[in-house]
Amino acid sequence: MARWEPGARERLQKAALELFSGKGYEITTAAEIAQAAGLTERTFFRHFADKREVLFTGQDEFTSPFLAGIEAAPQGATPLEVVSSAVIGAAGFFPVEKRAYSRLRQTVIVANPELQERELLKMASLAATLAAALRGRGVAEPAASLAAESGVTVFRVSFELWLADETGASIDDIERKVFRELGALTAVTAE
Amino acid sequence: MARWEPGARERLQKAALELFSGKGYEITTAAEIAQAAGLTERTFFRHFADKREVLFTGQDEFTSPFLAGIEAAPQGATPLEVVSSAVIGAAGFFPVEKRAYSRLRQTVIVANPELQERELLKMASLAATLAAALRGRGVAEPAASLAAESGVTVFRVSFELWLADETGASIDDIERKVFRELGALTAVTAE
DNA sequence: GTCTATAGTGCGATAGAC
DNA sequence: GTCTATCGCACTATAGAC
Repeated sequence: MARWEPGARERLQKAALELFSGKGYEITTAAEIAQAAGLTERTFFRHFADKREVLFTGQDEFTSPFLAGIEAAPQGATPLEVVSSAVIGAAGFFPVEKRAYSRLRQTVIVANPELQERELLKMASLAATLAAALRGRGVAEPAASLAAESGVTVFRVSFELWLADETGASIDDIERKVFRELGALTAVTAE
Repeated sequence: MARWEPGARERLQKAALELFSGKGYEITTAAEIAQAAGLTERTFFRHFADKREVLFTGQDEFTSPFLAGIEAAPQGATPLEVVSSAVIGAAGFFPVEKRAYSRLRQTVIVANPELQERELLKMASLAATLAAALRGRGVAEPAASLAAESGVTVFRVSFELWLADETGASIDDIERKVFRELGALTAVTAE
C-alpha cells in the first residue's frame, strides 16, 4: 500500500475549483484546499508557486499544439495563415466534453481580477512563443508580433463564443469564422 | 501650516519607482516606500489597493484620449478606422519628454511578472472599454472586440518601438506604420 | 515541517480644514 | 459641528526561508 494516495496535484486542482466556485476564490484559503484534498498547506505550495496557479498548471501543455500547427503550415503561407494554422490546430484541445468544465473554470476566472491577470499573462506568454516561432520562419518584426497577437486574440474571442454557444458548434468552426471576420475588418474600407 | 505635506500620492509613486528601479521591486516593501515619502505603511494602502497599483494609478486617465479619438472619427468610418483614430488620438499622452520616465517604468515592469500581469489587465480593460464604445456606434460582435483588441495590440507594439527608437520618431508616426503593417498582414495572401 | 516576513484589511483615534 | 487624511494597532493569509 502506498504511503500517500497518488494524484495529489489533480486532487488539489479539483478541490480548488469546487471551493472557488462554491464559496468564492478570495475567501477560500490554500489550507482549506489542501485539507479538502487530504494534504497540508505546505504541500499545496510545493505543487503550485502561488494560489492562482492551481487553476492554470497543466493548462500550459496546450502551447505544444499551437507550435505543431505552425510547423504544419506550408512554406508559402502568409504569417497570418501560419498563425491560423496554429490556432485551428490547437482546437483539438477543446472537445465538446470539456465544455462544462471550461465554463465552470471560466466563470471563476471572470469573477476574480487576480485570476484574470494570470490568464492574461499566460496568453501573453503564448503570443510571445508564437511570435518567436514566426521569426524562426523568417518573419520580421513587427509583423511577427502583430500576427501572433492577432492569432491569440482570435483564439480568445472564439473560446468565449464557444463557451456561450448553444448550437454545439466546434471551436475550430468558430475560429474559422472569427478569422474571416478579422480579415473583413481590415479589408473593407468606408464607402 | 498644513498638518501634512500635500501630494502624498505623487510622493509615494516617485519614491516607489526609485526604490523599485534601484533595489528591485520584490525586495522593496510598502513600508519602505512609505517611509521614503515621509508616511506610514497604512497610508500607502489607503492610496493604493495593492503594492502593484502604485505604478499604475493615474495612468488610467489615458483611457479618455482613446475615447475622444473614437468620438472624433467620422460617421462612415470602418471599425478599424475608428479604432485607429482612437489609438493615434491618444498619442499626445506620450510626448518625447516623457520617454525617459516611460523607459524606466517599463524596465521595472518587464522585470517583474506581477507588474506585467497588472499592465496586461489594464490593457484588457482598455480594450473592453473601446469595444463597448464601438458597439455604441452600432458595430456588432465579434467585430467590435476584434477591432478593439487589434487597436490595443497596435498601441502596445508601437509603444515598445517608441521606447526603443533612437531616431526621435513620434509615437503617432510609429502607430501609423504599425497599422499599415497590420493591414498588409491580413490583406496579402500567399502567392 | 516550522518559523518568519510581508501583503493587505478592519477599526478606532487624532487633528487640522471647512 | 462635519469631513478627510493620517496614524496606530491588531489581525489573517500568502509565500518563502530555514
